[in-house]
Amino acid sequence: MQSTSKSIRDAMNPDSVIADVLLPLALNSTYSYSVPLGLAVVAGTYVEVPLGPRSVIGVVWEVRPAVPTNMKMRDISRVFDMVPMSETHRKFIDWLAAYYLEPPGNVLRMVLRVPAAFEEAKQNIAYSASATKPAKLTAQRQRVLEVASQGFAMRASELAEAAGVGVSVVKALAKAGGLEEVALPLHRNFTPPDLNAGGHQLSKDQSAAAASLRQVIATRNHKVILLDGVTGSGKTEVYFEAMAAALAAGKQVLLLLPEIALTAPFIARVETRFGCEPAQWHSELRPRERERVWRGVAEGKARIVVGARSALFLPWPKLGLIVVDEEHESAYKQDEGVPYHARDMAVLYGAIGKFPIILSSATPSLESLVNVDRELYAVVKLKDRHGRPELPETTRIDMTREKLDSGTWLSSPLVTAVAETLAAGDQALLFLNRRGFAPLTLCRSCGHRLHCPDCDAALVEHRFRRQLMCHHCGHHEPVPNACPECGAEGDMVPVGPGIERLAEEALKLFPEARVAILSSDLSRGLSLRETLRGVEQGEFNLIIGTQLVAKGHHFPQLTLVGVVDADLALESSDPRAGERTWALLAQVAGRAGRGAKPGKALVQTYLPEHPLMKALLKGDRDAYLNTEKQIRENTTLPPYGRLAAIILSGPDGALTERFARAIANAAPLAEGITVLGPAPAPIAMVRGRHRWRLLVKASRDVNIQGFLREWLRNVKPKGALKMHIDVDPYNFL
DNA sequence: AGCACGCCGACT
DNA sequence: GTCGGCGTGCTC
Repeated sequence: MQSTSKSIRDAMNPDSVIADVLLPLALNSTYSYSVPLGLAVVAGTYVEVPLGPRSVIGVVWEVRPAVPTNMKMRDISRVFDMVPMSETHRKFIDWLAAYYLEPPGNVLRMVLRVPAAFEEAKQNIAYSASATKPAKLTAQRQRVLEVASQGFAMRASELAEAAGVGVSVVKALAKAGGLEEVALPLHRNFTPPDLNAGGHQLSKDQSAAAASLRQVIATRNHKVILLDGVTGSGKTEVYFEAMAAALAAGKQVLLLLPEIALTAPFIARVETRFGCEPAQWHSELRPRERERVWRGVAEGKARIVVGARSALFLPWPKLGLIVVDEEHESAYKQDEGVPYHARDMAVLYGAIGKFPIILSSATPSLESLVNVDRELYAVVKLKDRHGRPELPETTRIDMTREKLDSGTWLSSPLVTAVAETLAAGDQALLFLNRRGFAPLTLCRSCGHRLHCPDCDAALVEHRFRRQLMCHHCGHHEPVPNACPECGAEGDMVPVGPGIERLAEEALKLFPEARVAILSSDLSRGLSLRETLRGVEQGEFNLIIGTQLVAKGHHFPQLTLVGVVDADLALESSDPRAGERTWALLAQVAGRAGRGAKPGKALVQTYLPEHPLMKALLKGDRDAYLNTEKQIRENTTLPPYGRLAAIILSGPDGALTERFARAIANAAPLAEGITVLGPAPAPIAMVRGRHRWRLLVKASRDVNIQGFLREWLRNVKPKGALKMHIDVDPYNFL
């Protein structure tokens, strides 16, 4: 037993230490390694360690003196020359893991997902002319030297192209001594921000808001501030001032955005304000750029990062402020892998790192508003800079009284309003939050509905693509001519409208209109970006869009918004449906009249008496949200209670159900906790896996994680069965 | 997450 | 007779 004798020997050495290393694997505890003499290791050091037959990169979680033990222990094999991970960041990982009942190693994996940062830096070699003349000077070599002596060092390939020769000529010339190797910097540098670069003239309102944010930054304490103001109130300029204050204090700042809002125009605003290009972090970055930003953050050189939710996991050494823009956005909730909510985790990070968090939104989440009620969060309100009301003039169209031809969805008041708007030379927007041509296709002969073979969902016809698509998995198939059930030919009919079908109707009604279709999956040949630019510049005057149009884009010439089906999101049984519908409708309606002319919104609804519709007409957000709060409070749903979902899935439905029931039966009794279900999950089958769900409902003062840990400690899904725990699930019914 | 070990079907 | 399928379990 070589290892045993080695540990005893280590233990007898008064200087020998053990490092407990967290590895980026689904492990619940650290692994212990001995630290060879001569290696400097502290908590936070990035190390490479042997693990079975391979070698992995991990982070030292703790360093302790060696004690005699029988435990197998191997040596740390390598120490990376990097800034060690801060204690705050390590605590953040531990707390997040504990909160979501996830192995800490899985959380660490999200930090270490930058392989290039740990590889030998590849030299970036360029060539310039040297003083020495090579022995042989061919015509080709002469041309290379002419180009090279023009000044700039160039890469071999660039040099070869400029001289019109092959790369081999350049390489050979360099070898012969005619060219000098120059090491180019591996990465572009991060320009430090200039805090006075582009300060806007703030309104009186904005100045007051900025001042109160600055005051909070100055305390260097944890505090959450909700920045609550309509589109057009200038929230961005206000939180820029808070960022400037944190930067002035020598800190790094993180500006979180929903992935879709990370657009070039937004980055340009940050650049203008701070006189430097901010580091960007999102899922589409090239590996080189990922490495540059990761290292830049670790070294404290990247001072401003604008990023999507995963930017939270960058190895911050001195983070001093996180701004969460559009804090109500459901895109902050990650559902794959470790299911976390970036807004909530930003707040947690601030609590651990003792720095402030700013949550910004025109339609704050109920959670945040209730935390303001509870005086856990401070609130700073901003009014429209030009004194406009929160929402444009909004009219409801009672669809129960409108007579529509079958296969049409636009009521006559809406058609008239669009026609008037177009005639006046303005832009109109028709909003329908449904992709594709028709959400359902059925057979007129036998009533058969086309559905996905792998999911519990109807297939959506996409006419531009000539495909039926499942919106839950990648499945798609051609539109059949005959019913797959009864074989009747030519009897398949589309039911209900999607955005493509709406466009068809609009083109018939307004043949002269210049129509732009804005949906995440199509924009008729043009790229989405081009279409958006076209809309902004007025090339189009009738815009037909899904919820894409509600997010952040500024359409200055838009004066009319028509919501084709306001009830769509309300029909869901999810208690959050109301809150989400409000945010969506308020944002869409708010697109109208942001330019010089006032705007108006027309809302088609079959539920004209619904409190949401009534509140929308009055533009009275608080009235509506108060009724929502009341409902949540009465049912002890979040934010007045706590929820966790346990999803059991497997290819065999009956087996999965039995497994779910067995787990439910094993639930311990606990005060203040109710276990509901199992019931089929909201989408009962996805990608061929049946899904059953248990819901755990707890009162706010209950440690729901402790309960789950105790209950599920010994549950081990066998075979193809899988268990997922979702603390604070976003869709809760 | 890898990677090895382990026990049942179609092939040089 | 073997090659190889991926289920199960371990890695300091």
